[in-house]
Amino acid sequence: MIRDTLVDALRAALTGLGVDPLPADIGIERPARREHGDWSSNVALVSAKAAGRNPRELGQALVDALTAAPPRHVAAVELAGPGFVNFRLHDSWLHDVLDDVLDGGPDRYARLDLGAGRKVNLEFVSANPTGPLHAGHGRGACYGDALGRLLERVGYEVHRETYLNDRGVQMQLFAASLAARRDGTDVPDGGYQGEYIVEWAAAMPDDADPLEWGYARALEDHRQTLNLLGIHFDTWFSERSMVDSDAIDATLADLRAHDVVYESDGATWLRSTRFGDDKDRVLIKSDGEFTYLLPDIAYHRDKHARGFELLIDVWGADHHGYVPRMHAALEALGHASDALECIITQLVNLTRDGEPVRLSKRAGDIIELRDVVDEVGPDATRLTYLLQSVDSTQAFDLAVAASQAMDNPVFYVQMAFARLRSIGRVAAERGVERVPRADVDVTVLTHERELEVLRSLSELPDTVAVAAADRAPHRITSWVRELASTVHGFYHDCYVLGDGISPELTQARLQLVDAAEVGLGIGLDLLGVQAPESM
RNA sequence: GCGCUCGUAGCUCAAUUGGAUAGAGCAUCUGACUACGGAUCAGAAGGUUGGGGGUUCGAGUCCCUCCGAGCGCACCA
Repeated sequence: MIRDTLVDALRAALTGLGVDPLPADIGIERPARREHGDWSSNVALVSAKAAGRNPRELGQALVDALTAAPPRHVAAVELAGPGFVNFRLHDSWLHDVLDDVLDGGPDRYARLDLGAGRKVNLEFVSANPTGPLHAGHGRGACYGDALGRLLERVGYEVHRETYLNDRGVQMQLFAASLAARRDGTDVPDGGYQGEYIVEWAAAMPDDADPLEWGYARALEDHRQTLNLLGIHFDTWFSERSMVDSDAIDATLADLRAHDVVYESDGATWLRSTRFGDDKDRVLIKSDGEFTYLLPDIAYHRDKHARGFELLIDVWGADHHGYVPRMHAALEALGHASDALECIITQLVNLTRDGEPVRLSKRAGDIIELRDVVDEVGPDATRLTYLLQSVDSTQAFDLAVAASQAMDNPVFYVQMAFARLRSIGRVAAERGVERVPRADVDVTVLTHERELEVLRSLSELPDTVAVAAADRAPHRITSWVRELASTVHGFYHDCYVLGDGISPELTQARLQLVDAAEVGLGIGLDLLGVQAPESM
């Protein structure tokens, strides 16, 4: 690829200039501004000091060397600013990109092998089975699934998993709340006040065990709602199963064997401060019950035992304080600290026409995720959740997401794909015969609109790599919007069919349409958003 | 009080991880359809990147310090 060509040329030029040692990384990137060329390197700036030379002097020497023997596709090499080496390329490099995209196709273009088949356990959603999924869960759900798609694309083996906290105090309160509503008595202190409890209790048979019936009812909601979004888990992991299998006792014994457990005030403690936590944590309360922590440690210990090298947990903002103790516990068991990654998704401020809606399961007044999906549709739900980094609070307006207007990016993006498909349909209807790709001359693609599409397509592999490494699916969203923009521009200014378009140009543009479909299809698939034939 | 995540155009957000003159969308204003879907396209305007210091060739990005927001700080989960 062009990147390797340019890096190799720079390395050779540096060696020729006697720069030693060479920098570990020869930086090459797309300049933000087109005037700075197609590709740019800061290597002269980075290595000047070590080489004992002036950056601009070293940069000029590189420019001279590269100009004397220009690498493939390079039209000009220029020195700019404090010492950047800028490459201006012939359009032919983008015609190569077109070939790369079509050679690779949806399956292989922008498919990388950064993961080398490492087994990753990706845990997300993990909502308590004490009520329906709410809109806040949607962010973690869509984020987690998209992250899984990204990691798969870059060569990890991804196992999607969710944890069911199906025993303990909250389940008891949930059951008692259902029973109280059924029997017409008061909901217990700390119980669940939500309207859904009333509805569910009304549907509950008189002879049903409220805990088991309620558990099944909540699970059914979770499965159905996630199905609507096209999200599926390989494993629904039950906390109860660990009690049944003695995994919790085994974990406690393991922790004791690592000498990180002690008794105090009648309780059993984990010495998590030894591993960076700010205080020690209770594992078993003085009344003999587990805290939430011990089963969770057992759960993560189980994941490692199942052969996963990397554990990724996606948690809501209200759990961020929990991260240090989980890391501490796994380190106490002898696992590397980087074998667990906890990703915190910040809150979603759900609004409808600007009016805020509180999300509080305990208080009751919740917006169910199911209702969000019903109102705005699965694609708009997913894309809206994936518009921005999970590091910052999200504003999600239902009215905007549901609208079929220009401020809703999902329509803009899907429309671009539908337009590409419609070109193919119309071409077929008009009896345009496709010439085999090998016989099409794509060098006639020189219109700026055409080149923009190709330039955007050329950025997909790097975008995928960065998005995966940063666990940042929103970068894919940004790229998809960018490509869609170039597609609309192309569509507007470059007719594929019609009077005045030569047969040769039609054929070349049909190749471009194919390539844009491939790229847009890959991007949308990574987000879990449909690529529609028509709208 | 301590910790985590943030603070970028009127609004919602980006910014190739330290690169060049901080970019998009929406909203506003001005334009563009006899052809593949105008649900589109082009242009204009909009900024002391919360304030102040520091590090260096170079800072929205890293360090320090204030200010502000959200979320945590249980023998709850």
